[in-house]
Amino acid sequence: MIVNKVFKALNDNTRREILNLLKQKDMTAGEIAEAFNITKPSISHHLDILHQAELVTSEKQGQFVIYSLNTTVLDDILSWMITLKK
Amino acid sequence: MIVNKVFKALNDNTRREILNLLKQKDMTAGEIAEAFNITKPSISHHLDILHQAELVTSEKQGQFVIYSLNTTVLDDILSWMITLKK
DNA sequence: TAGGTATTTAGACAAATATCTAAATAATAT
DNA sequence: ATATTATTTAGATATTTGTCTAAATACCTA
Repeated sequence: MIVNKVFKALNDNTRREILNLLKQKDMTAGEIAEAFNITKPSISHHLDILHQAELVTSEKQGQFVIYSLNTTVLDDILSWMITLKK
Repeated sequence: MIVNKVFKALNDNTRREILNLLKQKDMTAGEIAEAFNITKPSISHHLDILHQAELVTSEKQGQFVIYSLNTTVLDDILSWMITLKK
């Protein structure tokens, strides 16, 4: 169930901030890591969880991996919430 | 930060199901517990987390505690997501 | 007041999570 | 080829989380 993975992915401030960063522009894993006071392996792990939830996509370009925001999956959460509201 | 607590509260299937139950009608803690294959103390704990996130309100009526759904706080999550989308 | 019902609190425990360091993999450049 | 850079994987550890049982609290009724 993707809703499960999305809620899990969103339940962490660092991951939510990563999404906010990617809103501005696509970034490499290294660039993302530099924005936080956390080691690269930890950021890599966060990116993996975001990827599993399909909140980001990734593309390898040479030695870099470029991450992009994918908000389409948020629609599932949105409709889940709207259903609850009405 | 309430957004934090809301995301935390929503990151559990049992708690999301509790909210869906309360969508139909207000319920006592006992009634909610009966709907799950989980002990009453565990449900009580879930209700506490939902309450901290202000996703439910509670009112004591005699020996019963009646829980109600409160979706207003979902607006914060909604606008957080909409900001991310645009 | 005593006994019963509804709910929460306390304390324990296993599983999940966020983080780290060290090592592995992959691509580039000299 | 070798060294350098970018990223991920592996393994360890402390913290958080979901669950349980047992006990405490609160209310009701006879």
